[in-house]
Amino acid sequence: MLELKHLRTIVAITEYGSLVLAAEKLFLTQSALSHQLKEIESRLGVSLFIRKSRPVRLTAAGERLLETARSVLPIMTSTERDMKRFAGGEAGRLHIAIECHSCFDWLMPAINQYRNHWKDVEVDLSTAFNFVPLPALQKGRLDVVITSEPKPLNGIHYEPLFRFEILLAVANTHPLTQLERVPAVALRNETLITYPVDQERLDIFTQFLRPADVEPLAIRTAELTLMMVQLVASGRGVCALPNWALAPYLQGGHISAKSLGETGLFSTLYLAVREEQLDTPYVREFINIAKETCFQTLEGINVVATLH
Amino acid sequence: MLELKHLRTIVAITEYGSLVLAAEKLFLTQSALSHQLKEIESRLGVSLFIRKSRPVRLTAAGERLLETARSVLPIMTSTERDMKRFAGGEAGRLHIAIECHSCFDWLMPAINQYRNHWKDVEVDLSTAFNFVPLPALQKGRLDVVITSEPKPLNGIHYEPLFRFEILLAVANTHPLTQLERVPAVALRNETLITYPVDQERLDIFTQFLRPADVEPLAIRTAELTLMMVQLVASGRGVCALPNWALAPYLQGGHISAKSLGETGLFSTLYLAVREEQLDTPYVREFINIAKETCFQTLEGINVVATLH
DNA sequence: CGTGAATATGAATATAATTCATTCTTTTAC
DNA sequence: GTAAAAGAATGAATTATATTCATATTCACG
Repeated sequence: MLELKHLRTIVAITEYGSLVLAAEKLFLTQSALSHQLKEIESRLGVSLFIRKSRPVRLTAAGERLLETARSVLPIMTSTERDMKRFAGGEAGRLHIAIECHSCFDWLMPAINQYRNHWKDVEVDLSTAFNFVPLPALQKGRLDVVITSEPKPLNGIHYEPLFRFEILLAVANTHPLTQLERVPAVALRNETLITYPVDQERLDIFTQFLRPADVEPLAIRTAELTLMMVQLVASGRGVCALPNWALAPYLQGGHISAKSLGETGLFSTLYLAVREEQLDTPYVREFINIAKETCFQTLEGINVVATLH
Repeated sequence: MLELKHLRTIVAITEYGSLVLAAEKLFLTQSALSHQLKEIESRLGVSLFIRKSRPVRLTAAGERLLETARSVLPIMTSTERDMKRFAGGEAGRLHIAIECHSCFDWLMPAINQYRNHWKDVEVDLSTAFNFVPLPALQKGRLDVVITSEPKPLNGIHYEPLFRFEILLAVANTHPLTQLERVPAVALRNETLITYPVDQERLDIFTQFLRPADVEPLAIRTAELTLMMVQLVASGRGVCALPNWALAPYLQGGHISAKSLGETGLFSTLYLAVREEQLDTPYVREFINIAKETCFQTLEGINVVATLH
C-alpha cells in the first residue's frame, strides 16, 4: 500500500517546499505529484500537507510519515549500494568445503590472507565428511570444493592446484625404512592410521591397497595430522599422507617416509567452482590466492612435488 | 528503484520456500512473482534466490536484502497503524494559542487532563502576543485559539465557553472601595497595571476607557496575575481582571474588586477551531474538556458569573 | 481586487504489473 | 532410471497504474 516512492515524494516536497520544485527534482511533472499525493492521502484517509499555505506545511500525519521516511530511506540507500557491490563481484559468499583433511594446512593461511582483502565476502569453511560436496556445489549450497576427484559434472569447473605424492610415514626405527619403495603387501603386517572418514575417500585404499587386494593388519583413526605423526613416531602404526603435510616432521627427523609401490602414489588436488562464477572477481581472486599459497607451501619444503 | 513490494516478496518467498506458496499469500499468481523477481534481479544485476533447489535458497545478496526487509517492514507496519490513528481522529495535533493571559489559570488543568486520555495528540500551547492567531488558525498553523473577539471568518467556528465580568481590583484601603461601581473618569487619577500586550487586546481600553475618552494617570505592566495582585494590594495601582482570576485573592481578603461602569464590563470567551475539525474526535473532546474545566473553575468561586 | 505563481483536475496516454496458457526444470516415487 | 507431479520460467495479451497535457482553480501579494 504505502511505497517508498511515496516516502521519497514526502521528503522532496518537504525539502523544496512546493510541488513544482519537488516535481522537478524527482523528474516528474507537478501534476504527477499532485495526483500521487491526492491518491495516497485518500487511501490513508489523512491529509499530509496543508496546501493552503506556501510553502506547503506538513500536517501531524505528514510529520509522522516524514519521520518514517527519514529512517527508512537511508537504509534503502545503503542496501542499494551493497547490491552494487554484489553485482560488481566485490561482495559475495564463499562457502568452501574440503574433502581432503590435510588441506587445512595450506587452506587456512590462504583464507586468512583472502579475508584481509575481501572484507565483503562471507567466507565459510566446512569439512565435507557427512555429505557429498559436488552436488551441493552444483545447487549453490557450496561455492568452492577442494577435491582430488574431479568427477565431470554439468556446470562445474575444476582448477588444478598441484600434483603431489602420497608417502607412507613410518617410525625411524621401523623395518620398512630399509626398503627403497614400499609394496602394498608390506602393509599386511602394519596398523594403518587414517583420518576418521570413509575408505572410499582415501587414495591409499582406492588407488593402492584395493587394486593389490591387500588389507592392513589393523586400522585406527586420528583427527589431526600431528596426532598421526606422533602415533607413527612412537611405533604404533604407519600412515599415508601428502608429502607436503609430512615435510616439517621429516625435516625434524622425527619420522621417515617412503614412496608407495613401484611408481609412487600420486594425486592431484583440484579446486571446483561453478562455471558461472569463474569470472566473478571475488571468486577468481580466491582461486589465485589458493594457487599462490600452494606454491609457497610447496616451495618451502624439500620433498619432491611436481606441478600438474 | 527498489520498492517495498519487492521486500515483501523476498520475505514471503523466504518464509514459504516457494514462489507458488508465496504468490498465494501475496494474492498474486506464481507467474507474477516470477516476473517480478526476474525484473528486480536484472535491475540490481544480482541473483537473489537459487531456484535450482527446493525450497529456494537465498544468495548472499538475497540475505542482505532480507535483512533490510526485516528492519524496514516493521517500521512501515507501525507507520500505517499510526496513519489509521490519524485517520480515525485518535491522533493529531493541537496547537493552541491564547490571547487572554489569565486563561492559563483554567487552561493548564484542562490540557493536563486532556493529555492523560489522548496520548497520541501532540499538544502545544503558545501565547499569541506576537502574531495574529485567527489567520494562523485559518491556514492550519494553529488548531485552537482561545479568544474573546469572535471575528466572523471563513471556515472558523466559535464555541462560546463562558461569559464573565471584568472587575477592577483595588487595594483594601483604596478610596474607590467606597463606591458601588467605578466610573471611567475615576481612573484618571490611577496607575493602571496591565499584561504587557497591545492595548487593542485589552477590553478595559477598547470597551471602557476609550469610549469614555479617559486615559489613566499611568500604565505599568506585569507578566503574571499574582504579580498584578501584589502590586494592587500594596497600593501601587489598580488593575482590571476577570472575576474568576481575581476570586482566590478576593476570598483571601487581600484586595477588593469593583464593577466597572453602570452596567459592568462583561466579556465572553470563545474557543475557535476550523469547521472541518469540528467533528474530529480528538478536537471535539478537547472542546468538551475545556468547557467542563471552565464550569468547574466558575463553580468553585463565589463571584457573580453568568454563562453565555 | 487583480495579477502571477502554485496547486488541482479530467481526459488521454504511456508505462508497468498481472494474468493466462504453456514450456521447461526439478523432485519424488516406483 | 524413468515417469509423474510439482514448481519455476516465459511470452503474449490484458489489466491496472502512473504520468502527462491542457486547463481550471486557488492562493499570496501588491
